[in-house]
Amino acid sequence: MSYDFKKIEYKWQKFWKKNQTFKTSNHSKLPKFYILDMFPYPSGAGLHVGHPLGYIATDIYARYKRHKKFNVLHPQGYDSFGLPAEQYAIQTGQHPQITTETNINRYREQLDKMGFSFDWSREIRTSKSNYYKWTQWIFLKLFDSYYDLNRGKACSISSLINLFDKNGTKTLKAVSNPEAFEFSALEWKSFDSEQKEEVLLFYRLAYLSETEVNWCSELGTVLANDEIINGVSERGGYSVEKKKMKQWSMRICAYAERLIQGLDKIDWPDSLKEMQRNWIGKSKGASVKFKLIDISGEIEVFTTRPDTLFGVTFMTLAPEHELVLKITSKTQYNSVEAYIKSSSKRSERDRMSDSKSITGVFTGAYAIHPFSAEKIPIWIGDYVLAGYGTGAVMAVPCGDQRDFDFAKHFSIPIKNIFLDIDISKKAFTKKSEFKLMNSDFLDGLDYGLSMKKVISYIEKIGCGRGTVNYRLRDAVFSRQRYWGEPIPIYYKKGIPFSIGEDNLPLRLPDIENYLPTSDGSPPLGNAKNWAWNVIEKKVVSNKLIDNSIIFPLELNTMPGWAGSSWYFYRYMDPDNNEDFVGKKAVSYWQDVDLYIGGSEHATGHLLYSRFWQKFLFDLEILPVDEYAKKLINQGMILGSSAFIHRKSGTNDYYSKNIINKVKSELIRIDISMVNINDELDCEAIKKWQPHFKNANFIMENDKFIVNREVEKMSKSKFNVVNPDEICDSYGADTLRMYEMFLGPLEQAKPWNTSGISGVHSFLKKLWKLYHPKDLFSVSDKEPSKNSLKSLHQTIKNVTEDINDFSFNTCISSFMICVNELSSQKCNDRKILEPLTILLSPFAPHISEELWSLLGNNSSLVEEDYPLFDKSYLVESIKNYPISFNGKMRFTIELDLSLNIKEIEDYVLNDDRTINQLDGSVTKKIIIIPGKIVNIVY
RNA sequence: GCCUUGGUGGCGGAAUUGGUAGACGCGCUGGAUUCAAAAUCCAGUUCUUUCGAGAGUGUGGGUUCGAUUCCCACCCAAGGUACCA
Repeated sequence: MSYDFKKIEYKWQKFWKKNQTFKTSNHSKLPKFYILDMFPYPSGAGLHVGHPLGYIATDIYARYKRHKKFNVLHPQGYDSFGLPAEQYAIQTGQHPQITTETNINRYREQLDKMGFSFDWSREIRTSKSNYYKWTQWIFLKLFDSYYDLNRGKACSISSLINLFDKNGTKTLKAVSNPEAFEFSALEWKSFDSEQKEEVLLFYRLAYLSETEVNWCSELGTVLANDEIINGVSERGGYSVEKKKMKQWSMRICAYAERLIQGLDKIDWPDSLKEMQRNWIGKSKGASVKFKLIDISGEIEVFTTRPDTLFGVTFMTLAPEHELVLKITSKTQYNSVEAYIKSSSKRSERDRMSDSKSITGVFTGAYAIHPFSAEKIPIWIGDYVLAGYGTGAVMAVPCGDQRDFDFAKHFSIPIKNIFLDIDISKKAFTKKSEFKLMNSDFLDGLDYGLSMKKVISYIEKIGCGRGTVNYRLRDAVFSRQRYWGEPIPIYYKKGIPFSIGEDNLPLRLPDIENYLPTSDGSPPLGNAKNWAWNVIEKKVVSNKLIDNSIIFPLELNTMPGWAGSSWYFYRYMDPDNNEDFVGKKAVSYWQDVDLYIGGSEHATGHLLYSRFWQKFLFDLEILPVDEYAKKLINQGMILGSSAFIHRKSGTNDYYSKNIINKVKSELIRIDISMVNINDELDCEAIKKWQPHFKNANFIMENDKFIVNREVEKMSKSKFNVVNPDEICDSYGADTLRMYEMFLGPLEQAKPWNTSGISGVHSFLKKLWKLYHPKDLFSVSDKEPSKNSLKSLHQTIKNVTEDINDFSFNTCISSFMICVNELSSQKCNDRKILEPLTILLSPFAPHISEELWSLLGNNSSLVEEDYPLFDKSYLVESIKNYPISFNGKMRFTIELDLSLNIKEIEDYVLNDDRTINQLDGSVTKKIIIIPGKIVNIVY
């Protein structure tokens, strides 16, 4: 009998399905353990080899935890709203619903082949109305809430209205838009209902406001920075401009401080926490107002270095700053206008990454220094970003490198305020090791003292105050797309109103054209039935709008991150139609114990979901304010993309090594047309895309060699590798073990299959242990000491490594163990039984098969996990062969019964290091010739 | 540019967290088996070498009896950079 993985895997997958082995109950005497994967977006390219990496890791851990007697929740679903399905629909007319469903079926087929222990009865899809009903419900909760700073949490809008009725804004401390103004209770009552709604919109956690977007008029749509390449749209190459649009936003900034604080109580990777902290970007400083000369008004700046205020020699505004055109002098008007136009064409990312070219224009206007009353010229420059702080900076060239470079470039004076520090070559940017000079009342002070003194002075003369600023911006929530959750809002006289929680879900209407409408409205503008009848509380035809009972509905949809910000709670109770998650279910499962997913979500999904969690916690809908106790970032499996050189302006393509002097650009091509030696199949590519049909390929040595680049695996990069082939030719167990063997879970690694045969032959060797002479046969004799040592060493290593998620080293341990047992010709039941259990989380199919061959009727899944016995591992110092190799030191294992004195006595005459092994604590004595240097416990 | 991570043989990676660098696997070389091949098994495999030894963990410094590990500077690659998911 040889190892027939196809038969075995089919058999056990069927068995698990039939017996619903992995169906999880919401009631159990066992302790709960919730293991979550980041659910996939079902792309048309199918599941690629990167997806299973995380799923295999969670599956190993889930199976391990079941052996350890936990009630394990291990669900899976699909993040099924998104842009690619919509773009496919635009190209082909195919409804995204259909392509999404096809893709999901394909994903499911691929996932099923790998033997995952998911509880599929809990599957969710974000694009199903019984799911997005609750996404919309959360949106309405956000719409109906504001952030009360007195209470430090979100509260309902009705309590805000009560407050306004009683006191106006007098006692109110709440997070609001900058336009919010103060009023008394009397004034509030005098407002008409529209004015009241406008005021409330300044406070709602989901609110409408003017936001700057990348607008492409040819495509009639807003583009992500990602979709803009060299200032033009990726699709079509049309020009893109910045434009202000009314958009929904989420007031995530209200939670900035709590999002930072919350990081301290969760076990997430430090690097990821650091990324989130930096993204939120808390900085303490002061906001300072500079009055303008000759014009009424003032410019407010935020600075982290108010101590350097006396070093200000100019100010710089972002080109988008609202005051720019108002303050610009006549003589400068044309050049300022031209500068604004040119910078509106540069993407924000361009502007940030380009620190070398210094550009800017003088506005002709001046401000007054609030302390010295000096005349401060006002410039604009695109190194200042409109979205950060106030969009204006006070420039201190002696203390900030970018200000310094700007001043040098435009010959603006630089004033030194640092005593005995040379600033002729570069700015002095440290916050220590200096004393101030030329700074009036701050002269002679250091950073700490001057900061305190200057902030209290600023507040005393009323030109500003000490503030905390966050880099985090409120999250724009509107998308001009079709394939997303409709926003459950209708408009009466331009004011947004909730359609009411009871009327959810607001179903996505069918449309025929997925492009924006001819007048530039989002695709939902194409829907014939898309208006709201407030009496009947239902969607009706938008032809009927009569402004008394029938009103237009919101045309924007929600972004991709909406549905993924709360999905982990839905798994607890997926079919509940009364509640987003039932009280009983949530009080049993509470939160996620282990969450595995990529770090590319660090400042997206993983931040937004924490924000929603805290909001739902504030409303007492959820019991905890952090949803995942532990998170591991699985490293991405990178793809190896292929590129070919095209001679500029022609349809001629050159092989990699003969391009050198020709001006060319690199064109991305599909890796399926390239073989393992980087040779291109020129016939295949001619059929691949129409513009290659008449292409000329200039070869080298009769071959066409492509360029390779390692990058993220993605359909749009044509570098996706599917796991199917490997499953077919080696089996799921081999694939599972190979993906784990590839390297540490957390590390990014390029995909290659060269090592897979080693893992496969490990499984064959394992099979052979149970099948000496090709027939199943195990011995019931007492195992040898050596076999026991191999087994217990393996139990120890594997258990420790599973708990550290070092699955790659687990597999090395298995390989060593099986090699040792084979060479000892060991097939003792007492060795093989525990080994089978040990291996089962990694290679579940073969383990189940061997388990049943060993004569067990019950499924292996429930079996107790073996414990190791250290008495098989530890050897007495007396028996240990001492072979001093002439070098400085070596290691020996010690019997626990020896005390430190005995060890010292024993080793004092030798040069060596001693490890004392007692299972968990290592005592180490480090010795150099003749004396003990260090004893570590 | 900024934030985060990583860089060890021909390749993927290991190193008990400061103590014999290269575990384990791939590849390669030689051998056994075979008419032959596949499969399997055994041995070898960091580089240089005048066979004594010497060099060696991206580069250059530093701390230490001792550095892949800690510190400083730099180079390279990947992820993110706010509308891809």
